[in-house]
Amino acid sequence: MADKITPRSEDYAQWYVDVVRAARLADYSPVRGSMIIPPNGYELWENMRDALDAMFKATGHRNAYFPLFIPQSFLAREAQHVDGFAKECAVVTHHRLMVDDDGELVVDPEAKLEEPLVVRPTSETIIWDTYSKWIQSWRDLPILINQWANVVRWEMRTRLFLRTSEFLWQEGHTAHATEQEAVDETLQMLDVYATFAEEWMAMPVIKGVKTEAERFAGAVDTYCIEAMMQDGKALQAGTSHFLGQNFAKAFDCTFQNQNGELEHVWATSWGVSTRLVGALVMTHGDDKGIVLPPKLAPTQVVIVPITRKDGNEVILEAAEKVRKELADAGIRVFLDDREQHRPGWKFNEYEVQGVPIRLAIGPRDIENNVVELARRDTGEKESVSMDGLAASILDILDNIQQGLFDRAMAFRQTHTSTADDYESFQAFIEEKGGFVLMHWDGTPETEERIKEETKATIRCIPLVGQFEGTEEPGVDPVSGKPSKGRVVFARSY
RNA sequence: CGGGGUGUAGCGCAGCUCGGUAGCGCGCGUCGUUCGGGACGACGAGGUCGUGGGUUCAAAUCCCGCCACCCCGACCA
Repeated sequence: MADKITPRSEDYAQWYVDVVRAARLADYSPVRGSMIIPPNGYELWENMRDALDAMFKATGHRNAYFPLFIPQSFLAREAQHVDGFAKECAVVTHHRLMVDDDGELVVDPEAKLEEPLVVRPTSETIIWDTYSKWIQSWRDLPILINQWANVVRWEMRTRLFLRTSEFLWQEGHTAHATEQEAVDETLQMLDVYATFAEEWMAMPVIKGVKTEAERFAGAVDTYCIEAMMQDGKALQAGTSHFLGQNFAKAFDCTFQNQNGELEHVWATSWGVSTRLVGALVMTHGDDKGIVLPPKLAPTQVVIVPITRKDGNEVILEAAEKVRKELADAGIRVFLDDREQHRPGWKFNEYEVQGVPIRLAIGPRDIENNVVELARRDTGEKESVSMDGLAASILDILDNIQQGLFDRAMAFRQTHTSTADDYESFQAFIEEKGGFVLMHWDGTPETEERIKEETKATIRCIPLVGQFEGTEEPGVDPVSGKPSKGRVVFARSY
């Protein structure tokens, strides 16, 4: 890595990797496509996890844990599911190594497993195998379970956080007695995700339904939240699937209803992953580094004492007093009193890391009973009175949180276009980027043609009320066929 | 899996065309001066040059094979 952070260049992908590594959110691992998440990145993920977990619990869900290894035969039970995941599975075939005649450590051919084990790419199969044992009666329903886990998908192409071969996520798996209840659950969790994205990450998202081509393997309907990154590309930030009775049928999961009849259980699953960390970087980052929304920032305020040859005790005392006051007010604050780095170095360091507020306290400030406050989001600096400092800072943190959301929303709005003919659609996609709202005839053929010709895909069919008039019927300009409404096209990650 | 690129000190790289036994910046250690926007000086530690073979008196450098990783596509949270 360069000793100084590379400013944002024309190459957005390179900027992304540079800031992620410079902020020490993640780094490459020795294993292809996987990453190491050092404390900076992990603490950010922990904060996301805790906020989401509280929201899951508030909606009646409980956490549980299912095995990492899935018998290969389980994966084969649901036809579409196999199709979707077979090509990207890591498979365990042996249980022992040995030293061969040449002194090399090799897989012991004698230790071959009866049945290969798949490292979970997602847990529907093992969970539905379990649910089939847990559920007999309507009284056993609903089951509302979430799992925090790691999964492995052996993707062709990987990117830090956005698509790593191993990633951390949560996957909710619920079982219901009725179709309506399962659909309601699917939509409820979509709302939870959207709320989290917007209120915690300050990242505006579009709620919508995936087309058949983009649907989760084994789902009846896949709902999603779609965000826009600063290069105008879309990022799928979370999904909530209505699984119908597909998995219940594949795993023979039935219950007796109140009339004594045997029915298959209705299912949902929903998940978000460490991809959200990447989304956060790409939504708010700038030339100096990453920018963290205060609600999720592991450190919300950093205090940098401006020390000198002498008189440091006074400064450090004042800094500690401020630190304590802020900590007592519930603010996550860090006093960086390390002597090995000078103030200028620290200023830069915390800008790269995206700490929302930096306070500098030096002799001049103490004389005037103020601190110098610098905002990461705007770069503005001002002197703030030591009196009532915690209250002032809580205000500013709120202001930053809201400001980041507003800025991201404004960006999305200026990068959302409406196209009525294919030529202008292509021009928008090619030149301006971002989201393009256009009529679509509902066929996979048209979607595929547009994808091949423009690399843009349908990110989602937006739920009503998010864009004006998207639900009004019209004509698909590509095929000339009738359209039920406008859908969101974009190039995506 | 196709196309491109790179493997040399902890990190980022030069050296390879034209073979002579390894260098720069950052970081790291010690000491001193510094400290309100990425300090400076002196001294110092640190390398199987990805890997296997070949050519040669001599290979980081030339030749052949292999491996790994990164980037661009196809596939995907």
